[in-house]
Amino acid sequence: MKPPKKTPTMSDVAREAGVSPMTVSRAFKSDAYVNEETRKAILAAADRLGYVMDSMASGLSSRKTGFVAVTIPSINNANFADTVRGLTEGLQAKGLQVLLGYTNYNQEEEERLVRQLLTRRPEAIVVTGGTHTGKCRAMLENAGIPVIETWDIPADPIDSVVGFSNADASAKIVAHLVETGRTRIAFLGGDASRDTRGFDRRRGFIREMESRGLDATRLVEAGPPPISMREGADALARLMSRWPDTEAVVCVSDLAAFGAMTECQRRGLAVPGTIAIAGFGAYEISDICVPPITSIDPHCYRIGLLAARRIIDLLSDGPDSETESHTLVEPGLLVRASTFSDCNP
Amino acid sequence: MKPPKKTPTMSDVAREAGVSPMTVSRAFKSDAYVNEETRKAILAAADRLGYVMDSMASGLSSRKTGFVAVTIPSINNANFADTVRGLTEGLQAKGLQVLLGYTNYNQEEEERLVRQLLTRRPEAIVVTGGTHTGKCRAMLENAGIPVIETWDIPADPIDSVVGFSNADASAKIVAHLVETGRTRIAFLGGDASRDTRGFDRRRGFIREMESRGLDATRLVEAGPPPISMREGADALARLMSRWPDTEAVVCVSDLAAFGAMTECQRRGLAVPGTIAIAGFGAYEISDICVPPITSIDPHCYRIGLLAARRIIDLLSDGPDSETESHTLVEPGLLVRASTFSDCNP
DNA sequence: GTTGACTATGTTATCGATAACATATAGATC
DNA sequence: GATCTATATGTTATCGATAACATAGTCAAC
Repeated sequence: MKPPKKTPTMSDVAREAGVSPMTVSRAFKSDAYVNEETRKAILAAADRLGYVMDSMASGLSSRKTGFVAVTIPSINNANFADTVRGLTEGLQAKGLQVLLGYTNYNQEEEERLVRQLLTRRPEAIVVTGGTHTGKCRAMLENAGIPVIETWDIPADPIDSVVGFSNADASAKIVAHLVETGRTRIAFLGGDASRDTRGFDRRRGFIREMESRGLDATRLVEAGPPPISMREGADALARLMSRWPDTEAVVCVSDLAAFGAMTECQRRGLAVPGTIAIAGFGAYEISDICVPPITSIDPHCYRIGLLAARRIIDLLSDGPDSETESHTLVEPGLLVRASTFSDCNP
Repeated sequence: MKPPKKTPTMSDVAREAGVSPMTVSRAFKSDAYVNEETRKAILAAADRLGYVMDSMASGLSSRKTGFVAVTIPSINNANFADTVRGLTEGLQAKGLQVLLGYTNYNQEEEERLVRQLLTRRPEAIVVTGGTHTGKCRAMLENAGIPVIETWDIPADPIDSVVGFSNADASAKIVAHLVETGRTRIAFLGGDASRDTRGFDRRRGFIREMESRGLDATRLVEAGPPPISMREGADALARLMSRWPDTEAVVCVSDLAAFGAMTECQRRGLAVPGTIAIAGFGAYEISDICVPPITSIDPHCYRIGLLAARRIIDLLSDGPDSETESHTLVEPGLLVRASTFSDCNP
C-alpha cells in the first residue's frame, strides 16, 4: 500500500518544525529551556510525521539506556511475576524499563542470559538468587553497574541484596508443625542440584529437624524444578508408600503442596486430620483451596519494589542513600487449616 | 575496591589484539572472512578485558536491534507466559530477543506501552488481542515492521494474525454442556469493558445459547480482569443466590472456575452432580484439582511458536514465505469430570 | 549604559558499532 | 608471468541522538 519509507528521525521533525535537531531533543526531554510555543509546535510536527523517538540512539549518545535487566528462573511463576511487577512499577517513575529474561533454573542459562542482557547496556541488573557460575559472577562484577541479588541471602554478595533466608523460612514451618504436635515430618522438593532456593529450603528443614532431635531423612524428590502440581501429587504418593505414618509434609512450593493435597483427597487421607500439609510462596491457590494450605509469604512484590528503590537510590547522583546495601524482607508464616491441630488429638 | 573504569569497547579489544576494530566486529559476527587464528586471538583478548559487545551501538549502526517487542495483558498469567515462552524459544535460534511489556488489560496502557517499545526499534512486534486505540493502531501501522496480533481474530487485522475465536471456544463449551443434558447455564466473567477476549467469550456464550433457544441472561460479572480465584468464588455465590437452579457455569478462565468450584465445595454443592463447571485456558490447576475441570486448551505455547515462525519468515529476505498471513489455532475442548453427565440422571 | 542572570536556540563532536568500499596477499589458471 | 578469484584485513562515513559549548536576546539592577 504505502511505500516502505523508513521511520522519521529527529532531523525530519526539526525540519518540519523549522528548528534545529537539538531543540527537538530538548522538547522531548523537557529537562531544559524550550519555549512553550516552540515545544508545542515541535510535538505537533512530531505527531504529523508519526515520529517515535529512537531510544537506542539516545542511549548511545547519553550513555543512559533506560534499561534495568532482570533475570528470573521462570516466567511461568506467580511469585517471580510479582517481583517483576514490583520492579516494573517501582522503576516506572524514573522512566526505567525492565528488560526481562529467564534462566530455566539453570546457571549455565543464567550465564548466557546475563551476557545477552549486558550487551544491552542496562543501568542496573537484578538477578534472582545468590549463586552463579564463575564467569557470570565476573561479568556482573565488571559490568560497572549496580547489581541486586534477590530472593536469597548470598554468602558472598556481589553488591546489593534484597532477600530473605529460604532456610529460615523452612525452619519456621517446621517449628509450627512441631508446635502443633507433629514429629514425623517429611520434605517434598525438587532435585537438589539446580534450584538453589529449593535446596536452601530443604537444608533449613533438615537443620531444624535435627536441632529438635527429629528424624530428617524423609526427603522426597519430585524431579527437576519447577515442581508442578502433578509432580507434587506423584511425590506424595511415593512418600506415603515409603513412610505411611508421615504426619506432615513441608513442600517446596504451594503448587507442589496443592498437588500433594489433591493426591490426599484421591486417597481419602484427611488434611489436616491424618496428614498436615504446608507450602511456600503464598500463591492464591493456597488461600482459596479447601482446606486452605499453610504457607510462607515471601512478599514477592515487596522484594521487587525494594530492589527498584535501591536501584533508583544508587543511580541518583546524591551521595546520601536512603536504602541499605542489604535489605532483609522477613517472610511471614500464614497458618491455615491444612495444619490446624484441633483435628489431630 | 576497583576504580569505576568504564567498560571496554571494541577499539580496546582491537588494540589488545593488534587488529583493527572492524576485524573485531567480524570476529564477533562470524559472518565474514576472518582468519581462524586471528579470531581466536581476538576472542582471547576480549575475554582478558571482559569485553561484552554493545548491541545498542551495533543496532544503531546495522539497523538491526535484535529485539522483538511483545505485549501481554498481564505478566502473572500462565497462559500468556506460555505464549511468551513459545516466542522466546522460537526466536532464539535467529538471535532475536523478546522485549516484554504488559498492559494490565488496558488499552490506554497498551498505547503507552507500544510507544515505549517502539522507541527501542524492535524488528517486529507481537500484541495480544486485535482491538487497540486509534493512536496505538496508527503507531503499529506506521512502525514499518511486521505486526502480529495474537489470541484473537481481529475484524480488521493490522498485518499478520496468529489466533483463534474466543467466541467459538465458548460456543463449543455450551454445546458440550447442552449435549450432556444441561439447559440452565450461566456465564461467569469479568466486566465486559476492558478485556476484549473475555468479552468475546461472553458474546460467544450468548450467541450459542440463543441459537439453541436457551435463556442467555444468567450473566455474572466478577469485577475487572484479571478475575482471581477469589472473585470466581464470590461470583458463584452471587450466581447461586440469584439463580439457585443453575445447572452449569461457563467461566471466563480456569482460575475463576476453580474458585467457583471451591465455593461449591464450601456450600456442599456437588460438582458435577448438582452443578457442572467449565473453565478456559487449560491451566494446570484444572487438570489436577478434584474433580478436574472441563476446559478449553487455546494452545498458548503453540501460538507463541507460530508467531515466532511468522516473524522469522517475514524478516528473512527470501520472497517465498512458508507461513500464512493469518494462522488459526483451533482450541481443543478438554472434557473432564466437572461436566460429566453420569451423575446427572 | 553596562553588567549579569536567565531564557532560548544553534553548532560541533561524539557515543560504539557496522556498511560500504578499498587494499593486500596467496594460490589457481591460462 | 599475467590474470583472476578467494581470503583476510584496513579505512572512512554513518546510524540517530545528546553533551558540551557557543550564541543571542530580554530584563532587572546598579
